[in-house]
Amino acid sequence: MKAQKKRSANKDRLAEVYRAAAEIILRKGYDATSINDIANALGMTKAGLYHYINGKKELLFDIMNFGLDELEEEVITPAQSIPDTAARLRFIIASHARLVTMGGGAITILVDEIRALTPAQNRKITRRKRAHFDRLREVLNKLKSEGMLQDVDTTVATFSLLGMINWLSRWFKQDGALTEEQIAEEIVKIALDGLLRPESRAAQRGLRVVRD
Amino acid sequence: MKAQKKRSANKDRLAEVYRAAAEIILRKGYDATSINDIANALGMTKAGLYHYINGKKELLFDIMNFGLDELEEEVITPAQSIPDTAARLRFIIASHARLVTMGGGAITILVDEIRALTPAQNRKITRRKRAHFDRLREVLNKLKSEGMLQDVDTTVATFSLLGMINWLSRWFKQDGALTEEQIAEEIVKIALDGLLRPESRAAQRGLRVVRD
DNA sequence: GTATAAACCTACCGGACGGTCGGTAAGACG
DNA sequence: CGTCTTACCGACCGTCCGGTAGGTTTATAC
Repeated sequence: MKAQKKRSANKDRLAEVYRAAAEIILRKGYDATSINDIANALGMTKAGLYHYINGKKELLFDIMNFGLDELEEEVITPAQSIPDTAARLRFIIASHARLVTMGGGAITILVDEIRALTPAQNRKITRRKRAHFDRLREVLNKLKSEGMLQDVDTTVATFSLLGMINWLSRWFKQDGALTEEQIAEEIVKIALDGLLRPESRAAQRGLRVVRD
Repeated sequence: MKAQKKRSANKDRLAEVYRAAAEIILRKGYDATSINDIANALGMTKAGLYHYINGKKELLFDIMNFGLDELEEEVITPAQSIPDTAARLRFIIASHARLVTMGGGAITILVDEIRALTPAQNRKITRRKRAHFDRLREVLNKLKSEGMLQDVDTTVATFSLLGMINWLSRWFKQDGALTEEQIAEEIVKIALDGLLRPESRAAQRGLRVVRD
C-alpha cells in the first residue's frame, strides 16, 4: 500500500503546483508569469517543475479545466435538483458568485486568458464555456415561457449576468467591508429585481435617452 | 502655413499609430503584441515606429488615457446636463455601453491591461477610473436619497453595472443579431428593471438560497 | 545491500523581444 | 545651392524566456 501513498503524495504535489500557478497567474497574468516564477514559489528550479508539467500552455489548459470542473460540481450539478425555475436561477447566480470570490482563481483565469491557448485547447475550453452559457440561457427561456421574466432578450441577459459575476474577480477583496455571502446576495437582488423601485418606473415610462 | 500642415500630418500619423496599436492589442493582448507586430501593421520597421513612441508601456499608457478622454467626453460631460437623476443614470449606462461596442477598443484595453503599466502609470489610470466609478455611485446614492432605488448596496450595484457594460467587449460582435443601439437599450432595461417581473416576485419572498 | 524509480538540480540552447545606434532619402527653407 | 528637419531603415545588443539533456539525491522494494 506504499504505492498508494506515493501516488497520492504525487497527486497532492501536483495539486500544489496547480494552486501556486493559479495564484501567480491570477496576480500577474499568464504572459507576465514565467515558469521560473512558479517554480520559485514552490521552492523549486524550472527544470524541477518540468517534472510535473508538460509545458506552459498545457499547465494553463489544465488549470482552466480544473476551474470548469469546479463550476460544474458546485453550480451546475446541484442546480439540476432544484425544481422551481426562479429558485434555480437564484441558486446559480449566488453559487457562481461565491465560486468567483472564494475560489482559488482557476475560474478567473478561465475568464481572462483564453487567448494564450493553442487553437485546439481554445476550442475545447470555449465549448465547455458555451455549454454553461447555454444552460443558463435555457433557465431564462424557461422563466420567460412561464411568464415570470421581464421583456428582455435572454441572450443579452445571460451575458449581462455572467458579466456581473465574472467582474467580481476584478474588484472583490477578501478583507473588504462585505463578505462573500453578502455580495452573492446583493448580486442576486440586483440581477432579479433591478435597481429602480417598481413604483418609480412609471414616471420614466415613455422617456427615451438619445444623443443630440 | 506649411508648418501647420506638417504638424497636423504628424498628428494624423500618430493617431494612426495609436489606432493600429489599439486594434492589435485588443485582439492579441498587450504582452502577446510585439512592437514589430504594430510596426508591420503600419508598414514600418520597429526602429521607424520608435520615431513616434517612447516605449511600449508608454504607448499603452497613452492609449488608455485616450480611452478615458473618450469616456469623459461622450459619457460624463454630457450626463452632467441631465437634471433628472433616473434619466441621467439611463444615459450613462446607454452611452457607456455604446462606447464599448462602437469604440475602437481603447476603452476595452483600459479595462484589461492595467497590470502591464509601471506603478506610476498604474496609479494615474487607476485614479481616473476611480473618479468615474465614484461619479456613477454618486448617481445611485442620489437616487437612493430620492427614494427611487431598491434596497441594494450602491457599491456592489456600481461594480455590477460596470461589469455588465465592460463585459460587452468580450462577446459583442459587430455583425451579430443585435445592433449597438438595441444592446444598449437591453442593458438599460436589465439593469434598471431586473430580470423578474415585479408581480412574480411575491411568490419568491422569504425564500433564501443556501448551500446544504 | 543493491536495484529502481521518482524527485529533483546544474548548465545550457535557440529564439524572440524591447530598445538603440548610426545612418539615409526627401522635402522645406533661405 | 546648401542646410536643416522629418521620417524613416538595417544591423545590432543584452536580456529573458520556454524548454531540454544529463546528472544527482532520496526514498522505497526486494
